[in-house]
Amino acid sequence: MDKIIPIFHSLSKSMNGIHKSSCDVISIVQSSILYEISLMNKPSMQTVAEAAGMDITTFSRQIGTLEKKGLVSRTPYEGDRRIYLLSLTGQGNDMVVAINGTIAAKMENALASMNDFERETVLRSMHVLEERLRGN
Amino acid sequence: MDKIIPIFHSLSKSMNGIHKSSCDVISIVQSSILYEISLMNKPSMQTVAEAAGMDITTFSRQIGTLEKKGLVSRTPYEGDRRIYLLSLTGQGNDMVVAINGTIAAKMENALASMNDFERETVLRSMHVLEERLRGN
DNA sequence: CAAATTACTTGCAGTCTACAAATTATTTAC
DNA sequence: GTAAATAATTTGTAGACTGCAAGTAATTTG
Repeated sequence: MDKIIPIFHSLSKSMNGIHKSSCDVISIVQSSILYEISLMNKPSMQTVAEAAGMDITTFSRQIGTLEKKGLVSRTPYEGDRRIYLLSLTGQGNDMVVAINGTIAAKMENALASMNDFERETVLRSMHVLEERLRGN
Repeated sequence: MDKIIPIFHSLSKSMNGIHKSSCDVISIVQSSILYEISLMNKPSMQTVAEAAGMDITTFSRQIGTLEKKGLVSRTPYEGDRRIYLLSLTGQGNDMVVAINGTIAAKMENALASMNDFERETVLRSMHVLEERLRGN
């Protein structure tokens, strides 16, 4: 299938657009960081930086910004004082919930014009594809 | 379905990663600009900027950079001298072909472990979804 | 033909990025 | 047990990306 390229570019652009337009006050990158933290239990900086596919030095500054905005908190890890554990503040969690809600609404809106079978097929396909692509 | 959020974030991240790792010497943004130009016939700056979802001022500078790299050329439009028509140079076209080839290979690699039916289903689903999402 | 509009560029200022080097804490080796 | 190596994070620096406001030049409108 040669049509994969237009589909790839268009889908990628649309999803990026949805993500961006679902973020009011923070950037897509910051939203991704908050989301990754929300998936984990008190992760270290390194862990999240790697999950977010971001250089640790860039990540360190982003966490500084997010901390200043009151969305993330850094706690020294007692077992090893080089390490900081990250968690979302209440406000940070609210933001993740809000952004995800907006994204979900937009996706559901796009799926709304499909019949049940088609919608299930598309969702299952996205899931299968996502699994195959995860980790490049 | 509540699982749409993890699928959305993971898929979005994977596709971005594939795009980025398929670009050696230019950025994702520049690759997207080249790709949009490749779809069109001598488009104006405005046209491509809008297609790429990018502010015209940022776009103007990116075109300057791409022109310096010898990937894009700007031709004054005779019918209206405010307008510049954009086109890919041979080198620019080669770059689009190379990037798209790498992306396609990575996608095909991910689809390779599926049977024919599943692969067709996934491709058709991506296409359907892309259509529904296009234009937000 | 003067005023408004359009297509594009430039000034500026803020954000994002990553490499190199620094800092602080921990582990390893003798 | 301490000096050297390693690890987690931060800071210096410098370049790329972004968009608003203001500028320039060409065209359209009244």
